[in-house]
Amino acid sequence: MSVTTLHRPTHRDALSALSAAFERGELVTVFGRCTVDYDGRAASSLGPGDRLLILKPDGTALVHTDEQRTPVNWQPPGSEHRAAVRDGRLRVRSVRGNPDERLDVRFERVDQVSALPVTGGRSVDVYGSEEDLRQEILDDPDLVEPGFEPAATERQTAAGPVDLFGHDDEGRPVVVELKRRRVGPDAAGQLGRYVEALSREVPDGTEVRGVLVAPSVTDRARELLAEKGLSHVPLAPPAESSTAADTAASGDGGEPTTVGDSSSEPEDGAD
Amino acid sequence: MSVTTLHRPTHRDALSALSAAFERGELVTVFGRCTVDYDGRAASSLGPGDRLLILKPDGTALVHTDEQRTPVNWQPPGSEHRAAVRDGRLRVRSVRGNPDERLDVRFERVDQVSALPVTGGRSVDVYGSEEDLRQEILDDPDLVEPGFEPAATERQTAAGPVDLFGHDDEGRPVVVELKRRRVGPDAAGQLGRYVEALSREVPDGTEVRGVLVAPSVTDRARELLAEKGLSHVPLAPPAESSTAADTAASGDGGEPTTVGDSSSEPEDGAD
DNA sequence: CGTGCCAGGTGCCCT
DNA sequence: AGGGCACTTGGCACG
Repeated sequence: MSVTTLHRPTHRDALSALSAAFERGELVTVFGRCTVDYDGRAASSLGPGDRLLILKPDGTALVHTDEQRTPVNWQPPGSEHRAAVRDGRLRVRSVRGNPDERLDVRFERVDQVSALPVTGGRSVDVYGSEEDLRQEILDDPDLVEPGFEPAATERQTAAGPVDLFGHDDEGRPVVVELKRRRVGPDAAGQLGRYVEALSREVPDGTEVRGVLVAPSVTDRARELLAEKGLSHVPLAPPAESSTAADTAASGDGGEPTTVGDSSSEPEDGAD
Repeated sequence: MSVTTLHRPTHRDALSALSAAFERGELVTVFGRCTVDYDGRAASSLGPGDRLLILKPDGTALVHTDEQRTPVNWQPPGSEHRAAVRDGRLRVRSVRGNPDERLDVRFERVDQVSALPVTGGRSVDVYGSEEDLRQEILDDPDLVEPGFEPAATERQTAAGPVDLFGHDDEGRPVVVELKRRRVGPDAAGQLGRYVEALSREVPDGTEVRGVLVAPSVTDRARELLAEKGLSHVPLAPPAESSTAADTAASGDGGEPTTVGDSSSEPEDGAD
């Protein structure tokens, strides 16, 4: 139950390793010279090169080059991986339906095949989300404005669910749209749609106010807000979630060995 | 100039391998039992588990589990990777500025370290993009409507650049917004902003029309369009780019060995 | 650099 | 399954 690695395997041996690894529900990495062809929502093809193919037991396929966070080609979870030897090449084909999409990776040379038994947690609690921002406001509604009283979250309207709905100190309905980071015109439009939708649900003549809560706003967004009579309250998500345990890591300093960048000063022998 | 792999290395040996690999500008994979902590735009922590860490020479860091296309944690390109041995663990730290973000992966056990010399093309031409849709229309403007005459692409307005601008058969200005796939309310809002912005640049009384070209629209988007007096022309990007070479792969059939899914019928020994 | 916007966006939750 | 939306969105092109 450990890592299995083949060096410069024959295509046939690589194929066997792939099959065995998937039977065991392991993640597989393949490195070698390959071409990549994709056809589905769009289409693309990629000429020969040495790249890293990752095949996950959930059906995900990733082709990574030496750059970028985004894989150069991929297949989403739920796809079906198949492998075969064709025309002297190891062909790994990943297919899914709805929409129909196909990814073909053809190796003319396989340098390494590894089967990795992945375990442990796969989800993380992320702090600083829009949800944290909402909680922050529910804990202290005055952050929106003095006298603001929250009435409902995710309140349904004809234009969709409103992040936070309530009333101001004079009883006027207030639509609050929450954004965890600086926003552009799209957010202003979104808030505007909610306000307009709610205006129609409310007795004629009742003014519905709209408040965009976000750390900051671009100029264009500000203009749009002004145009629509909406306002902006500068407020960012809390640095730490109120519900999260204090996980501040301390005593982890030191001068580690630099391995990825030669631009900095020479390290003075610390490791 | 080939793959370098260490099995169950000591932390110290793993560290050496990392340093050497980065000197050579290679991509590094590390598999082993680790914890992951991230702090930056948001924050997260992940308990012990066996996961795959990918370090790219461009500063990208990816932590992958056995599920999902999206890494469970990551650091974007431009980050600086550092490694050190601390408290009996191999710590890989990836840091960037603007915004300040830090990713720590701490291995209590390293099962495998590989240095992979990645080469070859890293970009693909994707067909079926919005650009292809625009070209399709420029080749045959009647696809928008009979008599439509394109005047400019990316025409600037106070609300941003308009995908395609032109005039209808009666000389009225027309704003065309292109979307490569089915769209929701956001696209309708976007088009509405452009039409409104252009209406102000044009002599009083001149009607500016807005056309959303997309394969289809959601109900909510349709309502919004009707509300704003905008129209929808159902049109999808061409299946193949007109400029792209015909790369249809043929003669690649056969009955490959299934390795990723046990739900299908038993394969009859073809390979 | 920030602003705006497309993307094979991905992923989540709701109806 | 489809719609609506958040996301450490990522990535690019333009001011």
